Amino acid sequence: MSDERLLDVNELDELNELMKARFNKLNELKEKGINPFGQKFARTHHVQEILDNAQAFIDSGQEVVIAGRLMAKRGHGKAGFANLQDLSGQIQIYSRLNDVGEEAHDLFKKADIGDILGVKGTVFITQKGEITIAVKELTLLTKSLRPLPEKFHGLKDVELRYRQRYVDLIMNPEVKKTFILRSKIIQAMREFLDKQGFLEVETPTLHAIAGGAAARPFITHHNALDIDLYMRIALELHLKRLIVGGLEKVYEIGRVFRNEGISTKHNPEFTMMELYQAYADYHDMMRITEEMVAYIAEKCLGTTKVMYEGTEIDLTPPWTRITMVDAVKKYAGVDFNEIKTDEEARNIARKLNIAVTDDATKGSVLNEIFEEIVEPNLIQPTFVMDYPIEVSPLAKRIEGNPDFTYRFEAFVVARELANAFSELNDPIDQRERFLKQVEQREKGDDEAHMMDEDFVRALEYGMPPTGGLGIGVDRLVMLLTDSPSIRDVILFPTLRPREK
RNA sequence: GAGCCAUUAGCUCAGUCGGUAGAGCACCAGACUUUUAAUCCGGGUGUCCCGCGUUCGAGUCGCGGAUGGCUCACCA
Repeated sequence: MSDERLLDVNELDELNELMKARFNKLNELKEKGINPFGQKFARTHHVQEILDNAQAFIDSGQEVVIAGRLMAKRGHGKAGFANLQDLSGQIQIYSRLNDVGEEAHDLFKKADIGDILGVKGTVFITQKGEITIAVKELTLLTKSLRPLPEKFHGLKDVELRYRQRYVDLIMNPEVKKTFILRSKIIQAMREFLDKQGFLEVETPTLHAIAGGAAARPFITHHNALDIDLYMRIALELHLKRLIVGGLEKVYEIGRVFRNEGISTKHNPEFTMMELYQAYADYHDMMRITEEMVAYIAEKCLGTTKVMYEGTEIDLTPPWTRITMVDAVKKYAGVDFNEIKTDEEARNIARKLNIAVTDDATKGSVLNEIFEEIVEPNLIQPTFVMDYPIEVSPLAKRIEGNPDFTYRFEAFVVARELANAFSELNDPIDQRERFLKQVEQREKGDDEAHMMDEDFVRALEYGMPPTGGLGIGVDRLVMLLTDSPSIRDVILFPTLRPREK
């Protein structure tokens, strides 16, 4: 497929001088019969293996073959040093005319920063003490036509870092580290769940009814069926159908989509882990949450004490457990056990300078006060239990206290990390709650749930008592990689497209 | 959606009071056979984000717009 034509550099008016120079070199290479976009290359080692075992390589005089991107070059006429970077790290190479011959040394001298090279050679240590590969053979594997950012400062421009993540990954080792860690975190999560006997499943991303969360969905269209479909906003309702079907312990790690604002904590598409366990309740979900997070931290970081933005967070189980009513009593000084009417609740909220609507109920006011006053205090991992029914349309009511549900959210550094409950399995109650949501929807709340008749039907066949849990994977990764923005843990965060 | 801030060479950044654009890296030419932000010597490569306005004159001042960042709102 290689194109042997030479490019006329004069036709490349729109290119800057740096790129013109590289196109010229590309032409020179083609004229010499060197393919600037080479073939498969058999490596014997990664850079880090050589760095870790340098003395053994030196003693044995063993030849090594590595490949990577040229990141820096220091020429000395008839010799020269360069740094080559592969996935594992960077190593210095040394090309000496007498050792490699004129042709290879010429290739070395003409090589640009950014070119991808294959190197065969032996390991030695320079006078300055740096582990180095003495080049015996040099192969150009890929000519780079665009100049890389400056070697010392790297790529700083945040917008360019997100738009051209490939450059970010080349230039900023900590970015590479973060995304490798992200992969390990998800791997550890799977490992934990698989060990516990959970079955990993895949459910549809295209939904006829977007349910399982309060969020505005994206709408798309299927041409052959000529119907609009929603991109899923949660995994919940399909996974619970599988519990009805008898799969007992299921989980899914998958992308969900919410058509809402973008911030340091929100990306329109993000990754959720949801699991459901038959015959379990929300206490079991708390144990799974704290044990899973601790397992992942231990596995990926070697500790359950992590630093986040300068604060040490201790993820060691058990985590603090407190009911929402007790938390509000503790931090806001208001005892909702003593409050009898909605009006009384609204007046207290207003006294605390929290805006509530005239039809706000006691439960929704409690939730407002919690979010405003309590949440910012929840730095160390905390389970907040027993949410009001108004804000929990899919959770089971507490026996003997029907205004509240067996639901908790886990908070770490004042952010919601997990949301879980003993699942509502009463189809009659579920239908009523959907109807209440539909009412809200008709009043203009386009984040309220839609009626999902098929889900109610599934419950009518009978769903065992079930515990369910959802964890925002991106937020977990932020916590464990000390990343201040969700964009730092998403390879290609959503940005407005640019003209150029 | 609102407020604040940013946008100058490929990259990282200076740019004074409004006087016609600069550094380092990178790049081009030369020297250099153990350097490492290599060094020495010569060379500045530009739609100052875009548009309109003020002005004799705008990178700089004003207005409008674009993109991004942060904060807030929204997001149970």
